[in-house]
Amino acid sequence: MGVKTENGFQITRDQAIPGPDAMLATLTKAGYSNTRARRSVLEALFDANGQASPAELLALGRAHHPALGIVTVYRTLEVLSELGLVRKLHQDDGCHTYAPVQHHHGHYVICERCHRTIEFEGCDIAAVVASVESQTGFQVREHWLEMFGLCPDCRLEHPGAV
Amino acid sequence: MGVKTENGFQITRDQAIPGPDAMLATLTKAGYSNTRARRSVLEALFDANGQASPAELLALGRAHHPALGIVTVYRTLEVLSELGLVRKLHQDDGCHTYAPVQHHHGHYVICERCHRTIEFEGCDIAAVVASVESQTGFQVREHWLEMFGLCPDCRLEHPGAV
DNA sequence: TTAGAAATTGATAGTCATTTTCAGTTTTTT
DNA sequence: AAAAAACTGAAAATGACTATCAATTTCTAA
Repeated sequence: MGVKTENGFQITRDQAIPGPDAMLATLTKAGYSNTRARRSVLEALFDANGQASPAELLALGRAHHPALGIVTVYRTLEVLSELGLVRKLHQDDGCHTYAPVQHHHGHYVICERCHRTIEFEGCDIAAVVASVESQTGFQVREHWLEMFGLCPDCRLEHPGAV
Repeated sequence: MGVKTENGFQITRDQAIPGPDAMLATLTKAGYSNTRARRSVLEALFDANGQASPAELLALGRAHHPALGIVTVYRTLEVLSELGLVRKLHQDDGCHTYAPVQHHHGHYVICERCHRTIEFEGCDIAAVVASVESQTGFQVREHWLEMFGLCPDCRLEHPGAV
């Protein structure tokens, strides 16, 4: 299980980070068939750099199942999204990328250089939400947060960049 | 530029909240031509409900300049974005909407029912950023935050909804 | 294990937001 | 007012994503 650190966040390295098998189990438990195509998409998802576009997942998935088609990639991602196993990330150009879900209330940091993506938890913006509600009169139901910057590797390779 | 009142004073609100005229001034100061097409897009932007899609801006803009074309809407929005006069909002389906910028570090709340959009400021997530940096090792450079909920009017019309 | 039913698949052909191209027009400069 | 520069919009192209449908795979039940 995760270790509580001083700032209260869990370090999850040794925790059960669900892999393709765990996701497949969830999938079949929900009544979906265990198919070669779906398995290849799941594996592709974990072969990727924390997140990948449908086209990238197609390429990665074909290493496991050459007949895989793009339509099935989209359909599998839709099912995984419904089951909360995957989250859709938005890119500036409006295209999407998909990342495996590890934390229920996770958000993502994306490296602007190599696109490595890591989920983080502990997004506490309750105070911000409260001030927005009083500022605007809106009743806020959900929020969308993505962060961009440099991952540790890219910071080393390009010190002072960005 | 600004609304002249009967006694000749400017309404101070016009200074705080830039309208089409102020944006046009910025545009020409930056070296862009003052064209009928651009003026119609600027007016459309303020005729809208806080935010609008390119197609909606085309329709609104044609009220001021019937020959306006969609390509010019896109191009004008691109220029306005570069100048920081407009911000691109992302929708779940990957399409975009544009909102006039009022606050330099503003973010937006969007009504899920009527799509009214209001900018808010005072997003203080420095603490969240700091914890993300220590959790992930990333160096965060920017973030994206959008909130969704019900605007005051829709709360009244549909109490208890959503 | 097997046959039939049910679910899934992928090729093909859309759809739709956004971009590119280009010749003609408007705006700016002189 | 004329020439140069900037801008415009129609039409065509691009590319992500979705709908269709006949063929295949997986599941279920005996």
